[in-house]
Amino acid sequence: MKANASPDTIPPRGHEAKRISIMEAAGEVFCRESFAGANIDMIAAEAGVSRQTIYNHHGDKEKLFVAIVRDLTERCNAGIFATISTFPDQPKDLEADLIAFAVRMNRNCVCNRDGKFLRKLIQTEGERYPELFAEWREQGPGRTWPAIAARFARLAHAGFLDIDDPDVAARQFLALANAELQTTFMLGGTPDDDEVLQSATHGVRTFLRAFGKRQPAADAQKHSALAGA
Amino acid sequence: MKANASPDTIPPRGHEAKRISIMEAAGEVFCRESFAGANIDMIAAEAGVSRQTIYNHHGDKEKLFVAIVRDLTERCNAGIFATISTFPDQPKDLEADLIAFAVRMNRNCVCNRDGKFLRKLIQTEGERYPELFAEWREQGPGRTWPAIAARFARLAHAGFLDIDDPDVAARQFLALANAELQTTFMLGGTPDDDEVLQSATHGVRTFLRAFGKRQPAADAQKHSALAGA
DNA sequence: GACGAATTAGACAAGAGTGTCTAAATTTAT
DNA sequence: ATAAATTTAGACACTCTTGTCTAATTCGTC
Repeated sequence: MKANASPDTIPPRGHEAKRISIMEAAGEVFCRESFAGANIDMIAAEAGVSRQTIYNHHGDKEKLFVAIVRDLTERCNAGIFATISTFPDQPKDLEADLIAFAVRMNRNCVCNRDGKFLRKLIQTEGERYPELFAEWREQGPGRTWPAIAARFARLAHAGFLDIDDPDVAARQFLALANAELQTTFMLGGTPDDDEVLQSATHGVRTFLRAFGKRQPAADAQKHSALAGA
Repeated sequence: MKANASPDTIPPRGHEAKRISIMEAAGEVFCRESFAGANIDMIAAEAGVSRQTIYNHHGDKEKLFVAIVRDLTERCNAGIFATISTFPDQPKDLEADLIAFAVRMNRNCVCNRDGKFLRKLIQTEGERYPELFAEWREQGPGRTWPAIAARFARLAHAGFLDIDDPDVAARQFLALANAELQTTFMLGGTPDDDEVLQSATHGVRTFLRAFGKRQPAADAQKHSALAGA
C-alpha cells in the first residue's frame, strides 16, 4: 500500500506540494472571509487546484478548517518558543536587549502571517469550536506565558529587575510592547518595521521605568556611558 | 403623512419596539455568526419578529448590517466620552482614583455588550467595509485617544505624574489596564468584576511605578499607613 | 366599532454553495 | 513505454438563503 521502494513513509511528492498550497490558500481565505463566507471554489482557485482535489485531501470544509487551525497553532507555538529562547538572560544593555526581544516577539509571532491568521480565526470562530480552541489555549498562552514569566523571574533574581509578580510583569511587558499596534491590528493591517520598533521602544522604556532597578549599585547604570566588555 | 396629533416627529410606538428588538437581535447574530454566517430567519426568530418585518425596516441584509455598526459605533463613543468625563482631574488618592477609572473604562466601554460586539464586528468585517470602519476610526480612536491623552497631560501638568509623551502614556495606560483580560477577550468571553479589578489594579500600579512622581513632597506616601480623612 | 397602517405566515423564484460522481488527462514511478 | 495513482473539468442533486409577493391578521387610534 504505502511501503514502496522509497526510503520512508513519505507519500509521493507532487502530493505534498498540492497539500501545502491548499493549506496556505485555505488559511488566507478562511481568514479573509470567515468560515461561513469562505467557499471551496475560492480556495481551490487561490491554491491553483481543482475543487475535487481539496475534497480528496481533506474530506469536507469543516475538516479542512480544523486542519488549518491545528497547523497554524502548531507553527505559531513553535515560533513563539523559538523567540522566547532568544530572551536576553544575560543582558549587556538591558533596555536595548529587551527592545530587540520585544521587536522579535512582535515581528515573528504577532505580526507575521501565521500570527495574524491564527488570532483572527480564534476571535472569529473560537466560540464555534470550543475543544479546538481549548487545545490552542493550553498549548499557546497556557505554556508561553509561564515560559516568559520564568525568564523575567530569572532576570529579576539576577538583579536586573525589581519584580514582585513575574506573571503579571510578563503579561504587562507584552501588552506594553504592542500597545501602539492595537488600532492597526483592529482593521487587519500589518504594522511596518518602524511602528513595531516605536511601540517596542516606548513599551520597554515604560516597563523599565516601572521595574528597572532604581540605583542598582555600580554596574547597571545604562545609557550614558557604554563600558564595552 | 407623519404629522399626527402626536407632539413631535416620533412615529407610532409598536414600531419602535420592533425596530429595537431587531437591532439587538441582529447585533447578537451578526456578532456570533459573522455577516456571511448570519441569516435573516435567525435574526427574525431571535427578535421575535417576522422575516418580512426586517425587510420592511431595513431593506436588505447589508443595509441592516451597516445600520447595526453605525448604531454600535455611536453608542460606544457616547459611552467612552461619558466615561472619560469621569477622569480624576483632581485626585484625592491617585492610585485608587486611577484604578476606579480604569475599571469604569473596562466595564462600560470594553467589556459591555456594545463594546464586545463592535470590537468583534470590526475585526471580523472591517476589511470588507473600509469606509464604514474609517468612520468608526475617526469617531472612535481618533477622538478618544487624544481626549484621554489630554487628561493625562493635565494631570502631569498639575504635578501628579511625570509624563513625557501624553499620547504614549494614554495608550499604555489602557494597554496595562486590560493586559490581563486579553486571553478572555480572545475567545469572546466576558471577564467578571473580579478579573477587571485585578487587571486594573495591577495595571495602574505598574503605570504609577513608571509615571508617578518619585518623592512628590509629603502627601503621596501611600500603602503603609492609612491616614483617614 | 371602524379605519388605516403595520405585521404576519407562507409560498415562491432565483441564486449560490456543498459534496458526489464520471470520464478524460496528467503525473509518477517502474 | 506502461501501469497505477492523482488530478482535473464538468455535470449533477441537494440544500440553504435571499428577497419578493400575497392575502390574512393584528395593532394603534379615533
